[in-house]
Amino acid sequence: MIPFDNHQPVFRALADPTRRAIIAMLADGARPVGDIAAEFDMTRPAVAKHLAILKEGGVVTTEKKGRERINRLNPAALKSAADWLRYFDRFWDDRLAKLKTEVEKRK
Amino acid sequence: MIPFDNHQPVFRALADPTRRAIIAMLADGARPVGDIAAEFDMTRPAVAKHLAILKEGGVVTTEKKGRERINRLNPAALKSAADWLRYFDRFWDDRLAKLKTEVEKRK
DNA sequence: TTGACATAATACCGAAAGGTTTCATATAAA
DNA sequence: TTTATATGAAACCTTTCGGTATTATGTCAA
Repeated sequence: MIPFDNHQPVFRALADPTRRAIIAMLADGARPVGDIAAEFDMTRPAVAKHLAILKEGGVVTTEKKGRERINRLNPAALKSAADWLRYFDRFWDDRLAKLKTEVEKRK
Repeated sequence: MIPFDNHQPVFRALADPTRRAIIAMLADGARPVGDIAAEFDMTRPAVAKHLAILKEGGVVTTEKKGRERINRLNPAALKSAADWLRYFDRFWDDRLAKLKTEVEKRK
């Protein structure tokens, strides 16, 4: 079974190092945009754009709270990408198993 | 522990749907460039470029065989990306566990 | 109500991505 | 040796990406 690819938004979200850093950052707790931007050598609008892409991938959700927007990590979205990858890990394991069998046969 | 990001080449390789399709294709067996290109609505040089990016990420290796170049999947490279993602799956599980605890306390 | 603050929205820019066409090179086969 | 095949490599084009600066909007606080 070839895994069907509806993962573009997630993998796109993961493709940039700044976005992966934001993901790691939000794992420690939800934060507003300005707060996140303060940790990067980059303007706030730039970070806001990255957050928009993360939202498109479902990796981050935003909750309006007063005049702030709290950005929260949604690890379930990452899980779907991890599942896609795990499929090939299995292949790797299969090959390993085959190799072991080969090696044992030759003994 | 925040996972250190040396994964750019792998995640870049995964960022394009054509490249993910190539990965899935090579899971069924190693193939030369022209053979792969025949399956896509795209010229061979375009596919060759994708393969180059996959090679940069260590996801594909090439073996010269006569006038052909056999492209082979290296699932170990995918494993490193999967590991990065798995870190956040754990977070997800942790949150779930906490939620369960909360819910149980309220009973 | 007025002023400060947190953010959104828009316009713009250079660089990289993804594709094409064309040409060059190496190996196999006649 | 000549010809066909498999690929690599370079030049070029258009769109997207990642960033900036600037302006507009909504909300809290004095």
